[in-house]
Amino acid sequence: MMKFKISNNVIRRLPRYMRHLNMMLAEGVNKASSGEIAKRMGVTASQVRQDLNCFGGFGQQGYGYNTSELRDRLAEILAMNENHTAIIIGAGNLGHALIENFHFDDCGVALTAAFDIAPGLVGTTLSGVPILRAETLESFLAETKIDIAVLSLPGKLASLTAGRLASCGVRGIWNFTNEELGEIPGVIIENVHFSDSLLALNYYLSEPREET
Amino acid sequence: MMKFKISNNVIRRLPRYMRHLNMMLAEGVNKASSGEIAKRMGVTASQVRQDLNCFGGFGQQGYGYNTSELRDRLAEILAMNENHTAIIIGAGNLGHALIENFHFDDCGVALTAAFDIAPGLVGTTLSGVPILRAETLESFLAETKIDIAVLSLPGKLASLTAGRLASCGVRGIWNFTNEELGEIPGVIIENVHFSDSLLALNYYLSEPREET
DNA sequence: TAGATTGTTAATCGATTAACAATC
DNA sequence: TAGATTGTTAATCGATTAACAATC
Repeated sequence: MMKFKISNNVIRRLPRYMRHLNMMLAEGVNKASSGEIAKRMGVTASQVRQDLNCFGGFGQQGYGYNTSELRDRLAEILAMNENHTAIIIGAGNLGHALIENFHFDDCGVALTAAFDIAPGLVGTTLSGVPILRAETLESFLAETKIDIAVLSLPGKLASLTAGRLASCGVRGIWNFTNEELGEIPGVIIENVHFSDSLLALNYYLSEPREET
Repeated sequence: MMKFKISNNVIRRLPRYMRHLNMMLAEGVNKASSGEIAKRMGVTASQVRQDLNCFGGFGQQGYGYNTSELRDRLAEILAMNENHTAIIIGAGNLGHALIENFHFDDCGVALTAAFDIAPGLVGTTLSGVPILRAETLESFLAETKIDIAVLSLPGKLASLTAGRLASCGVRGIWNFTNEELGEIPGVIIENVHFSDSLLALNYYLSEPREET
């Protein structure tokens, strides 16, 4: 279907386009020219057009892009209509926060269940999401097709758990631990390393170190 | 002090070098050649040397780098020794999770306080961090030099709060909301957009779309 | 010394920006 | 039609990789 490989840089920009298109829709802006999008995002119009044209000509020469159509196209590209399913491994503070505050459905992902070992948690329900016994993970995955597992458990368990998940057919791991998960064949790993982000901020705060 | 501008790409790789050097130290590996680091990280030795040489010659020809010395140098570059201070704005689920589970001190940052509006929370202490009344934010900042504010509050309050913080001298904002904060002069904004990350994972899961 | 690995320059590769013909 | 803006090619810029002399 696709003519060439899309670079990671482009992919990482797509959700941001989404965000701005949604903002424009909320403002009632029905036309989105590359120039207008670029101005709002602080990038060049050229880049916007190049990025979008990786996926086909969504625009109309002389007019621009239709805001809601472009938004829908991006949603499709980002697989938001593919009904991916997810489970959370580890319903501690962070897992808890993700269940209650993060809108998986806004990304087109259905959060199906969470797993934990704490007896006080297992059997309860958070925002409609059942918390199941960690020991039942394999049997659950045998019955239910799950695309994404969210790792929000202690780092020491991350690698082991990733392996268990992969062998049960989970294809994507959203890793919130600070662990480096090695490559797992057939599994896409997306890391959210808080500390990497904070350290980058830390670095930029210590600038400017330019000569005086 | 610094000869030229370091590219963002390089900066974003530094925390990962850190992580691997710490792993090597934990394994008792005292010598870290660019080749060894590269192999562990799945990058080229050339890139490792180029990255490190942005900051000076830390290595010894014919030997390599001393693991712990290199780690210490990176820590310094990432401003981990500058005693940056941070506060958390919003002690809900996510703020809570950050206070209890994220080790600010591992990044060389001191988490000083959290702010919230919930009467049940204000006045309590979480993992030694006092939760203060949001209304006292300005007076607190007038008395205490704070470098970083963590935004873990409802998105609708993000922009407004960012402005308040900036006008009180906060120089860095670690934004966990899904909001697009515009540029604020003199303030570094580091975004942790969960949904951008999940959507990228979603995209890669829907691949391969190559022609058949 | 010989071997190894850095620091650094040169070559390649890829990503961004600019330009403009196509066309709505 | 005239004006505007895309889609796309070409030019530029920057980042990565390769090569190798310096040197421990």
